[in-house]
Amino acid sequence: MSTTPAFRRLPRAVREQQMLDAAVRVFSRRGFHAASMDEIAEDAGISKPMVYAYLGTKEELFIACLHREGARMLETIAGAIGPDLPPDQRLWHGLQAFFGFVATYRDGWVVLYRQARGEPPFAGELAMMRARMAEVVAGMLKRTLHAEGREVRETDLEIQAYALVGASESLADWLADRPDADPDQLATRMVNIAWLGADQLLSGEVWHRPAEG
Amino acid sequence: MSTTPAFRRLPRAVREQQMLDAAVRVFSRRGFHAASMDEIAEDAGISKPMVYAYLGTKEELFIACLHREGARMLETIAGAIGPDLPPDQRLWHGLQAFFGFVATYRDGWVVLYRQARGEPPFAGELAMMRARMAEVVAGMLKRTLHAEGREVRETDLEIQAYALVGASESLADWLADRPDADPDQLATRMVNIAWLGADQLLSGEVWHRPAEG
Amino acid sequence: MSTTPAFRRLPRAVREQQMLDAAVRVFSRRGFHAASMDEIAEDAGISKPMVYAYLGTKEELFIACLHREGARMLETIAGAIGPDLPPDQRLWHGLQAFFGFVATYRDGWVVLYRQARGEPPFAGELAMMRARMAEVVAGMLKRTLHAEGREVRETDLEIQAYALVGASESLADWLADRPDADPDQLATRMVNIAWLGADQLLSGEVWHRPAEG
Amino acid sequence: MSTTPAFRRLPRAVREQQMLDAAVRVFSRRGFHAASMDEIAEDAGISKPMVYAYLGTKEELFIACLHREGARMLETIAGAIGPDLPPDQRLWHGLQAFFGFVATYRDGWVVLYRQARGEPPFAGELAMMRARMAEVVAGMLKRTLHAEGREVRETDLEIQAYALVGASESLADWLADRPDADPDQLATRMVNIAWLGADQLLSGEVWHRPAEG
DNA sequence: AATGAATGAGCCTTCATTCAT
DNA sequence: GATGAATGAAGGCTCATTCAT
Repeated sequence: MSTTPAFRRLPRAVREQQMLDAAVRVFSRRGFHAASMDEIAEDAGISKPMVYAYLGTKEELFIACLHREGARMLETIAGAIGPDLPPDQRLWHGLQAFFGFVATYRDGWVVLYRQARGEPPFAGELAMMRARMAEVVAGMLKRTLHAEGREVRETDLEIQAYALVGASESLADWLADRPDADPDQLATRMVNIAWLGADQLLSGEVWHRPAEG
Repeated sequence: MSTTPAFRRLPRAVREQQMLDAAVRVFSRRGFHAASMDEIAEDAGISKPMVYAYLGTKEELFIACLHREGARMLETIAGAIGPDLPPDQRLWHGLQAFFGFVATYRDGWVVLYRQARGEPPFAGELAMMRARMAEVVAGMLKRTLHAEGREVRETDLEIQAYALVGASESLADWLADRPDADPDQLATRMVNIAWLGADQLLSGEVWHRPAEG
Repeated sequence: MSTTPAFRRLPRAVREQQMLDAAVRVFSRRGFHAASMDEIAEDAGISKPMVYAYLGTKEELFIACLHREGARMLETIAGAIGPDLPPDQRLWHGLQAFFGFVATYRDGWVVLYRQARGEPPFAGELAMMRARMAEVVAGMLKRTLHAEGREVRETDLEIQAYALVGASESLADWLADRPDADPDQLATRMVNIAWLGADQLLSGEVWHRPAEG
Repeated sequence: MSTTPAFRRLPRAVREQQMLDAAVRVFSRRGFHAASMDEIAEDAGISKPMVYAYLGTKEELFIACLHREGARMLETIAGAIGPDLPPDQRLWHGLQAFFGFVATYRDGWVVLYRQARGEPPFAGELAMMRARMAEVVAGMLKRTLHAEGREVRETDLEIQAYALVGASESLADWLADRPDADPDQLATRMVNIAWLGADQLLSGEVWHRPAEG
């Protein structure tokens, strides 16, 4: 019977994680403004001043959450892809890891995606993260097209990239509200959508808007 | 019957619209919690008790915003599609109207999509709106597939629908931050993505996840 | 029986004075930091938010106190001296008014002199006020000496001025703790001290420090 | 018996002095309330519980500062005067030592004079110190006058004494903000002011207030 | 002897909301 | 119809102080 014998007086590193866990939970549930430091402290089983001592202001605390969850997500994906994976399997493993992250760390995803978006202090940084993601996707598309000798307008590439990112986020969000759904199924569908999008751009067989009037 | 004859003592309906305009502006800029009734009243050029008298509580005011902007969006789309449009043109005109709405009523879109999402009191209703939208899309897909005699798993249909909705939202959001972008270009790309997704489901030529191990 | 019939809902100007009265009282009693906005509001017979609405932050409130009491003091003195008083009577009437102010607005003096001094945010401005006062005094001394054709080191003038200002302040402070003392007696003594100081600088009959060793 | 052999594990007395040094520094800079025990401990290079263990409560710590600096000042002055100094030189040496103390232990002076004054818990004791000082001065004046066979009202004596004390304090405070000023110059001027004041009381050649009206 | 960990209490500030004029 | 005046309630943040190691 020697499981976690100590109750109080835990080392700083442990407490910080507990607090971040609680903060992510509460921010996910309430949103940034509606969350109170009192509730976070209580949820973490610790007094408020400790939260301030270790993680600082409410805003800093929220940023710390964003950083931890963001880093966790990126590491999850990067770890799944690894350095040696052949290019045609990278997308699948990346998406699989992404949806896996969302299923496992649901609150982290909600904080990153639903809550940080509308709050002016954080929305900017989040928008930049998304922009980088879209850039990566656009880069992938571009390389594929170049390899086939086709050119596409830069704007169309960017738009296509944002559409793919948005589709993935939407599915992730769908998953966040359905704990029993299968992340891998989402990844599979998403791979299909992505390949098709690339094929379409590749083949040039596109639909054009009708002439007005 | 002169034009805008008076400045004060406006009829109630006009005043209400002014207030809602101000509220949408402020909510879009600050988010629900960070927006203060003071700022909204000031932005509307009206005293605070008036806001309460006409539109009730802050929460009711926010809901009124959601209703007006949501209705405006739906009407814009419905009006563009109309009753007599041949099926294969409905998607294009619908998307065109959708992105047109976002470009014209940017703040309304931001309130609907970015702000209402994270706030527990409203998130539910918003989620339901999205769900209805996804259902409509899924219905369209299903009809197309049935017409060709193909069956697809219900879940896959739902997922595909959410992906399309998410892609559209992502592009709308992209548009909201780029006032000079062309809504019609987005609509065109989005039509392509949607048709192709349908084709893909139709042809059955799908990618399958590799066997694990 | 028509004395002050209204109890609540007073016009802004009245309430502001009530609040400033209360603030001066409390700041005088407790000092800037130890004074709580709660106590000030209660002492003013009003709720805390009103204080914030009318006078702003605690720091701004304190500054408002300094301004009102400082202005009151200067006006009292300027009013007593007036424009037409012959030069040899200005000192007496000025000092009389000064000590009169201290006796009448004891708390105002305490806030200005005892409390504002140690608090870094305000000490600077107060020091500048004193410096201006010392300059005025130094100017008076200089003119008197010049009229007699005598020269004195600038530093000695400044020092003498600060000594006179300090002496007056000390007497004012003495008076602040003795409600029954006679302000005019202080003014009389102070005039004597000041004239003597001038005479002394004038006559050149000064004491010199002994040679060291 | 090497010089400053160790860094930690210093004997208690030394540690206490370090803490008091830090406390005086911080109290001088911030004032009693604005100073935090954290800052004091950090400035002393020691952990907070040590401060509590050695010097007790914040209030007790402040009192310890007052005591040390007050004692230091008195000893400096008493040591400069010594037991055998002829009466007519006591004033000069006393003032010289006083201004020397202020120049050397500037922070101590600021704590004693600027900070302790407004804080109710300490103001009383400080007022008593000043009162004793004024008594001493008044005693000196009285003896001088008695030796010449003149009588002066007790209150006038007390007032004159407070004026002299205030003048000295004002010059000390002037010195505290001008690190390069010469303390001896201040002492010289102050002696002149004091002698003259005595002479004036002595000679009876005083100015009288004009009849009112 | 020395300190990291921990907290109760309090203060400044703001906000949604209402009342009396 | 319209508004200045007013407040209960709550939330962010800090601080003096102590305990367990």
